[in-house]
Amino acid sequence: MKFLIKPIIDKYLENKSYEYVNYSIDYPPEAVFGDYSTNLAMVLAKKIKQNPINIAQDFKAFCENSEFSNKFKIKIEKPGFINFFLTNETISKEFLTLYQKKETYFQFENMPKKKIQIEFVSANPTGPLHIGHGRGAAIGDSLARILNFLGYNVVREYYINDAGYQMYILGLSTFLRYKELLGQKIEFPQDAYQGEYIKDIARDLIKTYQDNLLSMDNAIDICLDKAKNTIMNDILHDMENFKVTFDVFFSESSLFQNNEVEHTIELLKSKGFTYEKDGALWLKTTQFNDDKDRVLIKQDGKYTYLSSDIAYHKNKFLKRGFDMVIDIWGSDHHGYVARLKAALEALGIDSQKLIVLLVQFVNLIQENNKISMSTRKATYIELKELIKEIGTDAARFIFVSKSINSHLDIDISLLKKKSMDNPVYYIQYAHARIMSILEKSNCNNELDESMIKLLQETEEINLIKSLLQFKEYLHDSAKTLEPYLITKSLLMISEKLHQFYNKHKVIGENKDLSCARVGLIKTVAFVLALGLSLIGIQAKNKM
RNA sequence: GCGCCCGUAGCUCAGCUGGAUAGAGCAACGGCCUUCUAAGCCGUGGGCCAGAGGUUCGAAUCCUCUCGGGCGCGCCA
Repeated sequence: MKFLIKPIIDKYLENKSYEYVNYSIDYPPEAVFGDYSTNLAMVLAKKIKQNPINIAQDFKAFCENSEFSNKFKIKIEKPGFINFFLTNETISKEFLTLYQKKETYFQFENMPKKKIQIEFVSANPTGPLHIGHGRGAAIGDSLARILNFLGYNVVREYYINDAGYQMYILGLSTFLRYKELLGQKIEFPQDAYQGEYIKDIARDLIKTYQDNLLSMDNAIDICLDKAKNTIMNDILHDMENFKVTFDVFFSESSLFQNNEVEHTIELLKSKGFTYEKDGALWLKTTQFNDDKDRVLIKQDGKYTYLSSDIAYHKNKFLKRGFDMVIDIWGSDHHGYVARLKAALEALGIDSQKLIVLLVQFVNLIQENNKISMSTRKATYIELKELIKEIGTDAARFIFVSKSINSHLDIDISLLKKKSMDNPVYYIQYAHARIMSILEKSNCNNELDESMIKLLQETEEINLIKSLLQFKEYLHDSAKTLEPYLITKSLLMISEKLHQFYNKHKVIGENKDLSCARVGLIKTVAFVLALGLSLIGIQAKNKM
């Protein structure tokens, strides 16, 4: 309920006609310091060269003479912290609002109309998804759910890199395995796809075509199509099991078919941002903050990957009119951000509308050694396997509960052994506990102000506070694009619920109190289910 | 060599627009089920916040350097 605190501080600053002051409102480290605290006095002290304690006292007096005086109490601490203690009345009132408004309590008052695209996973259809992709998938999907809930118009997109050399290699790899299985001698190149799944696809091809492909001119194309479709289906199947969906699958090759790549390059040319050198066409990205200029058309006349990517992002912004585009990439692509943004600027598109989230790699721990995931070195674990071992909920929770900047280490053998220790069960258990109590209770009265006033125990107040804080975490999560804040809040709510449960009975002799408590835990269950749904995890009724 | 991310408890991670004795989960140890789910609750131990300087009333947080790890630095995608 920071929004209860902020107005009074701003009013104070306005009253004193101080210019912009960069103060913060935080949760104090311990409950004895109150519900909220601000460093206002200490920040001001520097600015106006006064003792922070004096400023704090002045602020306190100002509050006590304002219409806010009954909402919270203020205490001043050592260096100059101003601590706010919400009164139980304030908390009850706020809780009643939450109870009545349900999800709209957590949404913005003015629903944003912004059109946001989130592009994520976008793994090349050249092999199965591994747990690195799983991290990007869980984060992208959760962000989409969160922003969608807050009222943004969100489109989830998967970009299929189905053009270019990699695809040719995929087709070739498949064709070679096909020949091999038919008893021919082949040389399998090192940069071909080594995985067993290629052989499976080749086997399917033999079922369909017998040995007829050997004499066909377009054999590699047929192999490529088959491989691409098979792998894409496998990826989709994994995503479905991981509860990740997409609205749009955008094909890179369609950009070539529609001449969008060509037109984009022409546009850049006409704007004068290109030049020819060494038989190639270059884009002057250095004019827009890049280290060096980049090639658009190679000596051999083919477009670079950057060219189609510029066309793709031009399509996002100019053709489809997204107000904001969030690309979720692996951190290995970070060097690519500057050139793409530069290209957008060259096209006259505000590059700030493009937000690239770089998700750090997932490292595997095997026998106490870190191994980075690589498809080539075959040091990866398929997402399928992780889901099979610990389930979608536990797997998603691991990915979503960490900041995207953290270098995540996963020891799969440890995970298997201790999968029941996953904190997701702590939350789901809290929900299941509530549902079990609700089955036994027969109170269906709606909460009103007088009933809420019965909830005065420390554990009840703490539980209510944690529910109200969910709003802050949710909004911070959307603002910072960090879904882990949701998990953090849900864990706190669950903790408060378990503490309450262990100390107090919901169903008891006092009918009114029982009903009030039923209303309370119903609301807890509602918020837990809402929060879990925002990270794509099931709320369980029984465990 | 240059750039990005990171180094916090035995393990996995929060805290990093500078603030109050550095947090959580797991692991370890000790308690709590004749009463709504013990996948829970209560308690204990555990840290030169990689290291060294600096700025500041105040640094895990900001600056510089060093060490260690991951990833980039293609007319690959």
